[in-house]
Amino acid sequence: MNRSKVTIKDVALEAGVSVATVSRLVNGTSIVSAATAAKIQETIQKLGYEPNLMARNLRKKETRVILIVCPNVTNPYYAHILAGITEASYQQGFSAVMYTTNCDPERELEGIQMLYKGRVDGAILMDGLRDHQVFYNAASRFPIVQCSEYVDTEIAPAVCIDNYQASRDMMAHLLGLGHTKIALISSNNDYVSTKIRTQAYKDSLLEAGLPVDPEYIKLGSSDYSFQSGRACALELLQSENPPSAIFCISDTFAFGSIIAAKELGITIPEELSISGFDDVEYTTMHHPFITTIAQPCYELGRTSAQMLFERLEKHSAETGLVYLDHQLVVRESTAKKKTYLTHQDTDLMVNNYSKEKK
Amino acid sequence: MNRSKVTIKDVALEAGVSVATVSRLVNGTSIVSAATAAKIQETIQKLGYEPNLMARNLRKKETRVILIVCPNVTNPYYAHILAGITEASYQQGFSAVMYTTNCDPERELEGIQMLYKGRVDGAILMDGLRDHQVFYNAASRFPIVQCSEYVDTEIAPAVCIDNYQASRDMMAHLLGLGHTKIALISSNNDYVSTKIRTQAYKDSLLEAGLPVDPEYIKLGSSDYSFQSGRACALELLQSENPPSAIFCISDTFAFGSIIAAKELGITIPEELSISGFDDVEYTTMHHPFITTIAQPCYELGRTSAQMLFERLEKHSAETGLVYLDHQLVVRESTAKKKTYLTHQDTDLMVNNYSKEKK
DNA sequence: CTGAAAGCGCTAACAT
DNA sequence: ATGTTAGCGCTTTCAG
Repeated sequence: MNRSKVTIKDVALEAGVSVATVSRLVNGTSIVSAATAAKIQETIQKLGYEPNLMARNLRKKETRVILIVCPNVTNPYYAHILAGITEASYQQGFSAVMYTTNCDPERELEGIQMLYKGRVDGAILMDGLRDHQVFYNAASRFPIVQCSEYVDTEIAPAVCIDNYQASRDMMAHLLGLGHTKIALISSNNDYVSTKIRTQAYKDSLLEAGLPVDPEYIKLGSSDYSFQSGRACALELLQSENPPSAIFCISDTFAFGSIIAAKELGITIPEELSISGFDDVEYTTMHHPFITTIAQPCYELGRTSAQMLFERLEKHSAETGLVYLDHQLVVRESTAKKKTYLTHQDTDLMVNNYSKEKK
Repeated sequence: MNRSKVTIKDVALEAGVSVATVSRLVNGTSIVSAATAAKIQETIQKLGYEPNLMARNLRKKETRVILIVCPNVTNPYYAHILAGITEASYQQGFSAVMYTTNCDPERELEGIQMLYKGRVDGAILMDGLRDHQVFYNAASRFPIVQCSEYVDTEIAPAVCIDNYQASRDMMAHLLGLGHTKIALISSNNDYVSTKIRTQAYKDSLLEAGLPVDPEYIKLGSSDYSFQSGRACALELLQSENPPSAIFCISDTFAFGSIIAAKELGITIPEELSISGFDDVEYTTMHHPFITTIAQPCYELGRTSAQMLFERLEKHSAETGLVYLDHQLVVRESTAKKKTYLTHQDTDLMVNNYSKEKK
């Protein structure tokens, strides 16, 4: 294994020109006479010369590499964003180094260090750093764009969907279907998206004159595990006063809920409506297909990358929130609230009715 | 945004020592007196010094970065391998740059170039390069390990499961259940794994004295799409002489087949057995849970990375195939061939019986 | 249009 | 134990 050897000097020597000329040709920095250009090209081919990027980077103080910090790759949501980022990077002639953090603050820090060590020119953060100071320090010195999650949008831009409006849309759909007993399966992580979706759920209920019942709010695992969604739904469905609809802040929770309902012999959507969030691929792999909010993951990734390149190359310094369009996708897991009523239902509707009229 | 500035020189000046001493302390290359060490540490803290990796890399001619070349990240199979690689890299103090190729030869080449350009020390290939010459050139000069797919295992090691044995195991399971009409849903890609699984299917049939019927072999899309699996199954199931079992070389094909069977009112596993391959997470998200071959994806990734580090740090040059254990996971999608028979079945069994006895 | 030469920030002899 | 110095391979003034 004889590692890369031929340098610009070798080419210059062989072609009978100076290294400067070779450099100029390779980089297109300034014009080179046709004759020498040809000779240099030829020797580059002959010798199999490839410029050493480390040397170039050191000299130019730029790497053309970006850093991607993300919680994990196995979550399809992140995987699709990643795909968008790598595609945009490829097109822009950048490479991407990946740091998966599992939301561990120590790893988040270690990832961010790449910026200080000069290994990358900028970063895309899909992980809302636990240690905010780390974020503030880094974002004030280096080009950073936040994707999906964010710490602060004033100091570095963030690209995501309008989680509040999306959640309101879904709740409007559920409410419009006549549901009044709508439960929420949220998460015990501290993502801004989680907080916003939860808030929108509450606001929607309140605006509709419905009570926010703490019994109707369950918290799944921080990584949105399918099993924790199932457990939450089981609790909800086996309670004294089960909901007729469940608003899940993640598709995986919706999945778990569907399984739970099946186990309990509850039919969907006839007896129970369930909605998801994100629209990852497996929402349409089995019936009932899940009603959900579609996020443009790939575009989220692409846009984040493009904004970072903008910052890098044009020294743009715009900050703030950039919303990409979401979409309410109505499929098979939600339907009109059943019209034949149990005694319990009747009682509650009377209660709610009076509230709505207040 | 004032990019990283403070250099080793600044630290040396401030601490009143030479750059060499600072370097020695930072790298632990040789011993430094407690007193000066303390003073240097202090100024490093004060100035917020971080060694510039580009300069270090240039000087040491090593980057401590590895390259990951993979077809795409959104496929959970690759995503899990990736997770294993990044974890091992983190532990070894390496970074990983990612190149997704979508199996495009041009991109495969561009990814490999990183080796020649000195941006990375070695590479893990999860994409069996279309242009074999590119592989041979690169593998003869740089440390490379192949994961899952491979071009040649003599020139660079490969880590994967024993696809032949795994497929034989699955076929033995199906055959043991009494199935004689076993179809195959393979893929039209040119992966070695595909070829090997297909061969094992044929060998198993032949050894059992069963014919290899070309009508029973369908080719799904190269990227194992769910929909193409469904289409293949539909063809198989609606034919004159439908199979009683389908051996799918991918879980997604098995998925599509289950959907197809449901659409046709065929019950699983009573009327039809279906087996998958890989054991990606969604094999147990819906009933029937899929009988499949579990691949240790995460371990595949970890092991590949470790082998690469071995090559990098200990200059080991072992090649050859490294098999990790697979597992036949019997779940709900396969069962004994039904015992009540149609006329057609009876006819065929007689035929097969005579063959088996030959 | 081309060449000479000065570094980019760091490590590793080679001295002391 | 510490300092001096020579590059790593490249880009980029500055001259010509």
